[in-house]
Amino acid sequence: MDTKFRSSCPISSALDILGDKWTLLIIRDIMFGKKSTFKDFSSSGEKIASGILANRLAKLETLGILHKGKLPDNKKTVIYSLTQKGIELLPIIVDMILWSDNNLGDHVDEKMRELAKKIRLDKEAFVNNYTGHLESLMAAP
Amino acid sequence: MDTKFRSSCPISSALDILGDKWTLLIIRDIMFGKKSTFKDFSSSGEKIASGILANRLAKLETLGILHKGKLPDNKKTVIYSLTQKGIELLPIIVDMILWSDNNLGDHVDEKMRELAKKIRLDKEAFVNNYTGHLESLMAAP
DNA sequence: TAATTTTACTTCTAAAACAAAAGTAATAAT
DNA sequence: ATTATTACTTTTGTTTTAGAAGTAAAATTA
Repeated sequence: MDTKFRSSCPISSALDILGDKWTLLIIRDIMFGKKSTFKDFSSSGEKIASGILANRLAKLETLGILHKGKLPDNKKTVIYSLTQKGIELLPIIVDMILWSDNNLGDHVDEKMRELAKKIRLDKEAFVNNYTGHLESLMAAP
Repeated sequence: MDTKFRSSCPISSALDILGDKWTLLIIRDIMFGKKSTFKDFSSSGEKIASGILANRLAKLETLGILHKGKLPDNKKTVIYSLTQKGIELLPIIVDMILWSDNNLGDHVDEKMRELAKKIRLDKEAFVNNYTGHLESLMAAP
């Protein structure tokens, strides 16, 4: 279950963790979709298979990108939230939104194109503000 | 061979193209490694298999991210270069470098950590300058 | 309180993707 | 003319993924 690094290149190492079709979608769902449970992630538009979802959640927790918690009054529902390490993935995701908006334009959802437009006004400010927002949602230590 | 999109989400769509362990390494090699031929990419540290390399190069060309060209005096060697669409992947790669430097620190190559430090001084300026550099290397239309 | 539903998974099997090695055809160098 | 190089393709075995079905504990409903 642990991640092996192919080299000491930071890009290669990031891809050893993030380089598949699902990992960053889970992060997206937490960041932008207000999702936090297994069921939430299962019901996303791209239809991730439950086995893959379980595998990715476990990996992300092991890596310290997600935190696995519970609510005080519920013993069943598992709440996944972003750690600082996870929140710091925001710039990568933002840049993917911008790249797709620029280069796959006509096929991208209109609401998301609006977001891209807003981000472009001041990317640094958006990332800083939204990072603050995500930090305010972090699980208490 | 053509890429199918799972949804109209820009993040999901970016991952439909970039979401594997190899695609962005080819882009990295062109951007930062002065590589341009099949042999160049084959000899990268992460040891990509030739079949996968051929598959990814074809996909990236089909998508208009890479341009496949030749040198005037050589009929054999194929030169791959970035298109504008490819150059625009730079911010994503830069953010991966920064994320890995911050979060996988001790395991990342020291030279690359120096680069990360430099980028952090002024990320926007670095991206703008380096984009200009990459554009100056583009294949003539 | 008993029955039903929900949640977070696990297991199973078939299909697809990947890795490693070997092979090929055209071109270039010797 | 021979050998080496380049850019692949092909083959075979392994790993990963997709989709469906199943399970145990907890929560809700009747």
